[in-house]
Amino acid sequence: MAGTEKVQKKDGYHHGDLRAQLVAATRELVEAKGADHFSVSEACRVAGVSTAAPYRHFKAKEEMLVAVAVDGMERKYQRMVKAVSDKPKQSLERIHALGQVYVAFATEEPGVFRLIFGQSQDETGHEKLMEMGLRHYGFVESEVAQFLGRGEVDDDARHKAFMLWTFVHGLSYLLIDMKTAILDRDVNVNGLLMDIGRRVMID
Amino acid sequence: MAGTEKVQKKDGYHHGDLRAQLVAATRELVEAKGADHFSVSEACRVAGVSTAAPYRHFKAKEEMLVAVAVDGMERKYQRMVKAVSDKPKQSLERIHALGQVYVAFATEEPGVFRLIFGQSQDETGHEKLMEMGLRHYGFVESEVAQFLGRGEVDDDARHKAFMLWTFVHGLSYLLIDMKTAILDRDVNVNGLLMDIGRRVMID
DNA sequence: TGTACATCAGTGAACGCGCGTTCACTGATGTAC
DNA sequence: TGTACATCAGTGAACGCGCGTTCACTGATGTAC
Repeated sequence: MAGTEKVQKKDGYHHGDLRAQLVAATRELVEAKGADHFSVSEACRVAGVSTAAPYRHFKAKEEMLVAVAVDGMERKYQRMVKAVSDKPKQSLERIHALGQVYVAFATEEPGVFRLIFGQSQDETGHEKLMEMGLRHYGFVESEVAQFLGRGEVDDDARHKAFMLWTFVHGLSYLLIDMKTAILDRDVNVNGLLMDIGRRVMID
Repeated sequence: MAGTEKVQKKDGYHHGDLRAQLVAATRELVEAKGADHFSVSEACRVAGVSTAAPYRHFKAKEEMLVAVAVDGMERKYQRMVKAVSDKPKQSLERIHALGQVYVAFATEEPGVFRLIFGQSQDETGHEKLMEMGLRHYGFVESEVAQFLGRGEVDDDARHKAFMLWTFVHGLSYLLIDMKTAILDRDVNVNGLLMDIGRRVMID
């Protein structure tokens, strides 16, 4: 922190921000071949560093993946909060915007999306991930309750929030799983989100 | 086929049905650790056979997984057809039953479910899988059209079928991904299916 | 029914590979005086 | 400002492992006569 030209220095020892570079490399590889085919060695190759280097920054491989998952969730959450911020209270627009962000994130970063929601083979770092998931979901629930004009999240709000979540989750997976397959005609994502939002939110 | 006591013979050379046994072992392992952590060697251990044996029956590892996926899809399809068979025509019951089978299959065989829908890293055997997927989806579309009293599958039927598919797909993934997490209260699957069926099918 | 032989479906050893992780090390950096 | 030294963040070689696949082989089976 004493020197000034430390940023961007990446040659030789001490390139200043290897951790961030490794996380970036990990994310890149998770996108390219999926979390299950990610290898520490390859991340090192991408970052241009020896295979032992990551172990200064991460206890084990799993921790690198967790870092990418946590980072992804955080960005997703921020996008949801932001998407809603300029929409009028109690409007379907807000609900719609949340769905848009959900699906957009999945299609833009399918690897990270799958990493976040996919089967958890290890337990490490799960408290943090779960806590973030709860925050995520709680946010949607309270948005739904607000739309319904309830003071707090009641059973009906929970029910509706869960239906919405289920729908956007399914749409996300279909879009990234099927690529262009089964659906030769392409999907009108916004139209679907509008329609389902109306059907679920209005009794 | 000449001998009579050939079935169940599994010791020594020629145990008669190694292919089926290997497929069973593959399915078992796919359930236990996920398709991405499946290994030929382990399947051989499970089947009690040398690691070279599978190559009499499958060209490569990928083919073993494809066999399990194809078999899974076939069973799923048969279950859907059967579930609908004794329900009155043009009833929501039929739609409901389809959703039930979809979700039940996912929760009973999450490994195979993920294998079927998950990212396709190889192309081999994809024609068959895709053809089966289309048959699957076409069946749902025609059920929806029938419910709506249409002679053939029109745009509205397609739209509604896709919403239903999306919903059950999302519900399936949520149930198998979250295990018990995020949702401490447990999910009333049937209630959800009924509710969403009504909301989607009735304008 | 008995024998000779082709074919089939396994064996087990070996291969080369990439992996996750550890180790003793070393060069660069920051700090105390 | 200069020097001695502790600490930090890398290196590169090595480890043991399990993997997918191939190979020459061999024992069991089915068939022709």
